[in-house]
Amino acid sequence: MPKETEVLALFFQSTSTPEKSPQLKYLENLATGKLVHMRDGNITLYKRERSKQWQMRFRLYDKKWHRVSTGYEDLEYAKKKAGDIYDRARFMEELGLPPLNKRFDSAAEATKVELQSDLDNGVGKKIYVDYISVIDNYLTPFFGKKHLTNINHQDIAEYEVWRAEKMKRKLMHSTMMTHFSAYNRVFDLAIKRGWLSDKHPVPRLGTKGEKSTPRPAFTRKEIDYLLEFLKTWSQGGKTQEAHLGRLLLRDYIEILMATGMRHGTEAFNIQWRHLEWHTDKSVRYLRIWVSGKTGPRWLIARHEAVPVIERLKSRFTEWDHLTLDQLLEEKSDEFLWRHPNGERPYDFVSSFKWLMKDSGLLLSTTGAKRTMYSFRHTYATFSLVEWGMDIHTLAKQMGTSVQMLERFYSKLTATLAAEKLAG
DNA sequence: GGCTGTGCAGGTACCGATTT
DNA sequence: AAATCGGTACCTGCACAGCC
Repeated sequence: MPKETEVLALFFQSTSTPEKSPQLKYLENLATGKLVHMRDGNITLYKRERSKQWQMRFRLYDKKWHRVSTGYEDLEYAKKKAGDIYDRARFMEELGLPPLNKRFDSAAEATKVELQSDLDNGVGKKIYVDYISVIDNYLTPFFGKKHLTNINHQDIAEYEVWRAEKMKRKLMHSTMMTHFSAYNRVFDLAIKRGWLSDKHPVPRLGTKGEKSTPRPAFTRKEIDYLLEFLKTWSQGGKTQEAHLGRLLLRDYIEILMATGMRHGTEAFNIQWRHLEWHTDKSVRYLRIWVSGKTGPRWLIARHEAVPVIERLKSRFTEWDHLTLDQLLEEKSDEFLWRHPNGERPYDFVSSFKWLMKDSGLLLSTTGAKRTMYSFRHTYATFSLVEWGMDIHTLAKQMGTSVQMLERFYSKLTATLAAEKLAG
């Protein structure tokens, strides 16, 4: 009894026409052995034009077709391999896991979806925005088409070279850490989804970048000069807006120097109700409730802060009938840093830049650029060196750890200790 | 020898800000 | 607005000491 394929071959030899319908073509392929079915039609083996190896497509219970190469040119080997792949895929399907090896871009895309949905639902972190852009700009372009299981140390090394070229400069350590985290998130998600076994070693991205340098502080001489300079500078300004900005900046800087608080969210969002008097051993101190990077805390302002807030108050004519004490009693919701017309400055950065330019204090002796953060460093330095504050009190006041202070100011404390030891 | 607590150093995740 | 950087908090692994 002749085989089915032989009969079909005979049939098509006699009836073939120049134009073949898809069905005819299919039957012809079947007849000529270019197409092979297995497992009740759930597996089809076929060849592609540009490859000698047998390819397979297979259908699972989900009715979806998946495609993969068997890797064999010999049909018998290919059939055996196809059976293995199919069985494994069925097994994975039963466990609720994806049946095939995934490429990096699948995991990257899924990671992005997860990060974005967290952001949309308000549970995401700020850094997720960075992760998404790292995935888009660096990780997917390089690793996208590679299989998750195939990425190795060699790829990592090549990636780092590629990234360095793309960025055209040396990356800072902290930037590399951001990339590192984004990369790990992609692999973590792949493991979580079962696209990669948790036994599979994931090659890690390097993080040995440039060390960050602390912002420069001001010397005592420089700060004295600056505060003096501000008196006249704050009277100027080409436009009314610029003038108001200068007035406010002067107050702002003096408060930063009197408290050591962080420039930015911490200082910027202070309201009048956050100021109050605090009496200790019959001395009255101004204390301020701030909330920022390291959570909320009380800090004590140096006495120099009091005339500053007096001056600030005096610019608001609606408060003329109140004394400072009465104003503080009122617990006003108004922001401290605002103009008499009620508007808040966008930030102090641009007026600060002008101040540095005009005063000539932009660069430190080492050539580093001053920023608003320089006042915080200056405060820390003065506290330790001039004002004899102990490092624990300072840490509490500044909302940082003793460890961190020691890291930056250990030279100062060493000098101090020497002075004390020498009597 | 193995277990457990402690302290330290370095690694990792993230936040807040500046720069472009 | 996007890209990047400076900085902090938390985590992890390891050395060491004291104990069973």
